[in-house]
Amino acid sequence: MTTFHELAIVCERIESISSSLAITQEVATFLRALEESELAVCPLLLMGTVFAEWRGLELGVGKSLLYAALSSASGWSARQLDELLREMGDVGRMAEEALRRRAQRTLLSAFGDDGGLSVLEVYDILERIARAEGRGSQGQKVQHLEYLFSSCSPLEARYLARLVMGEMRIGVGEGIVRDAIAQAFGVSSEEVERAYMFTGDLGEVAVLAMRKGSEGLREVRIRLFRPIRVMLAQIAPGISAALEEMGEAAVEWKYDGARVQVHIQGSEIRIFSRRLEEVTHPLRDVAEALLGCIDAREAVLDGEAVAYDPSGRPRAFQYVLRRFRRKYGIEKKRKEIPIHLFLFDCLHVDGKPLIDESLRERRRTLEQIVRESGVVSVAKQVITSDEEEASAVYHEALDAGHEGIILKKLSSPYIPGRRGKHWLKVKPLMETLDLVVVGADWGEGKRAHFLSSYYLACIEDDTGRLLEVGKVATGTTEEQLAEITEMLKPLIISQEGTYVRLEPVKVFEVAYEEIQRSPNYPSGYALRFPRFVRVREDKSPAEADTLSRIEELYARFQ
DNA sequence: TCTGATGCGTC
DNA sequence: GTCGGAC
DNA sequence: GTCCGACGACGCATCAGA
Repeated sequence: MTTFHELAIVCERIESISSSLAITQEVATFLRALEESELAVCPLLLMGTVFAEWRGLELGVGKSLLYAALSSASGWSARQLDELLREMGDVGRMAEEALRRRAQRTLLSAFGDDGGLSVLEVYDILERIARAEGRGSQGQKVQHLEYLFSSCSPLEARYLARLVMGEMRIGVGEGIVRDAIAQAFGVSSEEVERAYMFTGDLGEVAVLAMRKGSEGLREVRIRLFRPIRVMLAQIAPGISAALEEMGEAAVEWKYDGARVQVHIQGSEIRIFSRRLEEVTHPLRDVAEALLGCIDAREAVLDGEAVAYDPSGRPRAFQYVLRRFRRKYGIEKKRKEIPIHLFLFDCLHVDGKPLIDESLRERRRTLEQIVRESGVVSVAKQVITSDEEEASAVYHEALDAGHEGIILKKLSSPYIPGRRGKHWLKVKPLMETLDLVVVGADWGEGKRAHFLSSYYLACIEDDTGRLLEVGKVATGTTEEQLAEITEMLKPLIISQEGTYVRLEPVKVFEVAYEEIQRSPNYPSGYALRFPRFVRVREDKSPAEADTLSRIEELYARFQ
């Protein structure tokens, strides 16, 4: 039996190592020593995930329930915990410190291993937390958590807190675990990876590797109604660079919607999202349409679901979200916001796996089995090596209201879960905005003790008032992060938990992908994918961009 | 019965 | 989704 | 090239508490 304490010890050791090879080695050694039932869950725990995606279980615990549980277990108030979080810069360290400083009370785990939690007990209780629902469920979740924290040593609490928040921060992700499983059980990383594509569960793969080795891993096949991880695209600096990379390419429109994977067998159909959640019911109109237009007994298809207005113009991404995870009012919304499905790949048809076939071959099959309808079509594609021609497709896509293009290598197989150079996306660069910094958040983890997230405002034309348009937190180097923190510190007006209000004197140049309507920000607009470009030392707040400029930019791309 | 906060998925 | 940093 | 972690906005479901 493995105790949670042992897991915590390993995590602490790993956290102190920077070499990924050495980390892999540690993980492999740990995995090898586990019993089978533990092996099914520990690979995920090390990554800070509790449940495999396909299980569809969620903890439903975030910072606020964590505070509630820690309050009971440690005697600290939620407010004190928030201050402690800022001080420690990490939820794990916060929990650890809160327990360390708690009023003395019974602490079983301090007196030997007999009272300590086992890994499986912790997992079991986390599952109960996930399954709690209905009236009083938050109270139950908190009670379970409180029990765990009360039975924990401070070190265990560090990793327990991070685990429930879904962030272990020890440098172990899918890649490391994949290699560690390979190393632990004498199989190749490629074999582990392949089995992982089809099962979506590294715990299951680890058990399989232990019991049956390479042979077992190679037997894993794509299964109908068990979604597989989707292939992703990499950003290319431009069309010419992308074409240079691949020569002749399949150039496809990049639709701004949500990724879906369709599994059909006879009259049965299921639609899955990118994270392998089932979304058949909210998209039942799409499902019905698909049942009528696929000429195959069984098929697994890949595509993008896009929102349209009734006149046939694609709508902003926000509208897809209104359909996507909906449980109520589906009928009403399907009329308001029709969804169109563009299929661009096919991974399995009539018992035949296709992922190892070339894109050219898969596309041919796709075109054969799809009869286009008002709801379903095959994604637009032009095969070319000519920059002008590709550029024409690009502008066509943008004019039609889409995101850009994807260039795909015709000879490439479908590689689930990978973001490789076989698929390259090209999107336009937007003009930047100069915005006033009016607040900031203290960071966590490697950003602890830095002001790392900045609240931005534009200027209301008539009044000169500052109106928030969102936050930016990426695009800075570590060096800039330190400089900016020093620059902003003297401007702090007030502080509450990790939030800091600032005198509005600094201006940041910010890049973004798109301007959205926002129901949340006072300006009525927000930036999609904002990133920091530079500090505008040369600009005073009065010279920052105005609301009317933002309105113009928004209107230009509608 | 309604509203606001929270959690979690999409990008 | 974006980005920077480590390897 | 690949992996990892630290972060962005939005919309829906859920639950607690008024």
